[in-house]
Amino acid sequence: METPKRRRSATRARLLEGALEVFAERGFHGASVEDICDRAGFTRGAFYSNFASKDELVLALFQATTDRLLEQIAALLPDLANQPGTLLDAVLGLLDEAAPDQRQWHLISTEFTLHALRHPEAAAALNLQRAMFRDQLTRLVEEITRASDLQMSVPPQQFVRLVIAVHEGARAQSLLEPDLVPAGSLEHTFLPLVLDAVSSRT
Amino acid sequence: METPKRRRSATRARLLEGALEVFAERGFHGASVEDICDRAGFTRGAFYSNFASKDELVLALFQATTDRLLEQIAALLPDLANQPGTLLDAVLGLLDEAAPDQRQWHLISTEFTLHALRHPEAAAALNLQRAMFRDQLTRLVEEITRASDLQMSVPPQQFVRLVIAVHEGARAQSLLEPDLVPAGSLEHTFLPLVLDAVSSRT
DNA sequence: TGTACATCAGTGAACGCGCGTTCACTGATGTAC
DNA sequence: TGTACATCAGTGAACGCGCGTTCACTGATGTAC
Repeated sequence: METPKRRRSATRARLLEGALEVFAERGFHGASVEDICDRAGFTRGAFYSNFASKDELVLALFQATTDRLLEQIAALLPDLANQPGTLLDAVLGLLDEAAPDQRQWHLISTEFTLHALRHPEAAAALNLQRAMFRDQLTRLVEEITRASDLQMSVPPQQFVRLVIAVHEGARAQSLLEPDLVPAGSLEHTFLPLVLDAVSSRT
Repeated sequence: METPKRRRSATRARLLEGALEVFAERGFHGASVEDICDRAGFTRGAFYSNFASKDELVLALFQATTDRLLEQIAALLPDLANQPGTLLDAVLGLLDEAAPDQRQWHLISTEFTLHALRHPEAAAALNLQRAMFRDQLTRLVEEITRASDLQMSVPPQQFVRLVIAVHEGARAQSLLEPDLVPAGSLEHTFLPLVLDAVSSRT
């Protein structure tokens, strides 16, 4: 059943996939439309038959990547919430598993963050995505604390913000010096201490 | 005494200054050589009389900015180490005061970090700079812990890495949502807990 | 002190390449009879 | 089932602009006599 509409959306998907790879390799500005089309196996004409401009592609790519990330989180949530193990294992596991390729995701999301810091419309979209992401993490934290009769002395949202900050900051260090900072090492060394300090059994 | 050499280095300095501003506004790729020259009040010819290429400028800019940052730290160190106040006040104060314009510094250093993640030579230079930066912070931590008879259960370098990770991760959040995350709030909420957990009086 | 010459920092016009975007087209697929 | 026509996703050549880089030059400053 290769209806034209299906083919068309398949083309869009392949272009987005190619864009993701090429952007990760060379950055938004470093990647040419031709690079992306080559990667996807199309000509530039096909590109402009599917996207109005390179800018529109960037937005579409961000949306698509974000949607997939949120889907993946939603799929992981129930498992993690019910599995045995500590709160932090669940939260950190989610952060790792939601984005399988840490390097690629770091490059893309960091570059989009820089873009957002210069363009308010982009910032609005990014903040919305990050808020949904945080909400999911917060929900996970709340479920697990409730299930294990824990009480936290700071708002869960605040704690989630910290975990994200540490995770993103540590990820940059791990990617720059993989040998000196194994992925996850900073999180696993220090976050248990924080959790311990802010939580108490009821 | 306007000797030619002085004039020349003044021209270089003004071009670097202009580049810093324009890069912060539009990013490395988004900023044209002409933008930079306009900002500095020169023509493009002057630019190529002082720099071999745009790439060389980026490196020179990074070096100059790094040098200034390290100088500023060196100047602050003695004061902070001797002033009354907690260890964390000193460390966080250093991070804030070393780079007066947090937004500009964040944009520049983050973009250079992305660049480094794609180009090993740039990564080497960046890692060297970051190592010197961490060493200064570590020295500060060691001096203060010694002066106040504190003992830490983790290596000071590791603790410094955490502080930097939190600081950089939190800074991104503060710049994206200044109202929701006041600058320094995450650091000041959580880092004291960590310090408390890893240190003990002797 | 004044003149002739040398140096060279900075000018600004010109070059040319890469890249985003356009557009007339083709040929495969779907529809009408 | 076969034929004629319509649609339209994707092609690929062409356009033109922006930008990095070059280069012949100018005029201010420094040096020699």
